[in-house]
Amino acid sequence: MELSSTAYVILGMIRRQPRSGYEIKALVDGSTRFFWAASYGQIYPELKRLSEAGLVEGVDEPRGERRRTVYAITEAGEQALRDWLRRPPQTYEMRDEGLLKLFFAEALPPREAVEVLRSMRRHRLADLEQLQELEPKVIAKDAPFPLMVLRGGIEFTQWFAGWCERMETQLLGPARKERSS
Amino acid sequence: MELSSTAYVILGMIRRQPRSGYEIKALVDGSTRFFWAASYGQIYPELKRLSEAGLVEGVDEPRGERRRTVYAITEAGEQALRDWLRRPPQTYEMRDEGLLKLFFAEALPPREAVEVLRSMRRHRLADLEQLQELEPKVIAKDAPFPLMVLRGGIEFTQWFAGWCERMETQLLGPARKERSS
DNA sequence: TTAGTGATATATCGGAGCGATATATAGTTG
DNA sequence: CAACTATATATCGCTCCGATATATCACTAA
Repeated sequence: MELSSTAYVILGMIRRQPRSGYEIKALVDGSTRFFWAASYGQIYPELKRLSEAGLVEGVDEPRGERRRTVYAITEAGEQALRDWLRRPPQTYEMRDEGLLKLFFAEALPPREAVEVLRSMRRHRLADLEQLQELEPKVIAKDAPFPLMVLRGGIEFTQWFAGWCERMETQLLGPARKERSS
Repeated sequence: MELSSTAYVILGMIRRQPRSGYEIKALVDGSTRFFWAASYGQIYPELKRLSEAGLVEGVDEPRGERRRTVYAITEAGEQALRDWLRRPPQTYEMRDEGLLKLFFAEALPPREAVEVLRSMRRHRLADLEQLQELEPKVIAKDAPFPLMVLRGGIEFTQWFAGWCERMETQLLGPARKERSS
């Protein structure tokens, strides 16, 4: 039976304790979102499929009048999660509109081309702040692998911002060709 | 009029010379694919839209019996491309199944968790080879911005592979907790 | 007290993106 | 000349994502 990676995100997120779809979404948004996002439109249907396949088990736990189903992982689900973890990762994708603009920046006058890099760096630095704010929370959870991934993300973001800065100066340097001081 | 980033990929790719949809796809696959992919299912319909909007102009240039339309950018198209380049980039996304598996690697015995990092590193090194093979071609084209982006990609991939290696040794080190030498 | 705001909870829709495939013709090579 | 690869266009199904709809609940400010 073929499951999407998003299915395994769900299995991984409920491995420690049962959770509702809403909670899973919140967890994803606060952690894996930087390298694997998931929307409600994926999570809720996927929970149903996983339930039918016997990999999770839903229990109604309404809060007051509001219905609510929390899903727990089953033995088969844990097995499926481990099997997936053992298979070599396949998907690696990146979509970066900044790099795309930089790629075509020849169509702009040099001074404006630098602006693309500045925007990219600003974005990375904003991202960096978000990641750094997460760090104490992840440390508190005592989750070594999420912390490793987070610190990797921080290091990468710093590298990226630094690269943008270096490319900015590289562009500004030889730009003296036109209108030298 | 709202255009997708993929529309601007097309405009950028035909800026220097008119090209067919097939040629555009080939160019994308050999360059921007690493940070912005595009399929035939996007390119051909988008070319029609761009043509209706007057940003490109299609001319029939059959080769023998096989029909073929090459598209050239118009003045309006060049303007639209420059306007887009001047707007700050929005989209930045990443999907990395390896990081996702590493995030949940607690569910595996430590020795197998290291395997995730090894797979990731192998993938990055294979990618690195591909990128390095592109470099002489891009140098020959004398395209400074594509070359900058490519070298950035190479540097990033090297950083990523190095990070994987460092994390592997980090995992192997304190693993002596269980069954010490 | 009640109106408003924000969090919890589930569900669905449209659009974009992507891989795969279908259909042809053209050129190349064993 | 048969088989294979490259050129060229088109489409289908699937996943994914953002946005939105619908409720209920908790809290708070007028």
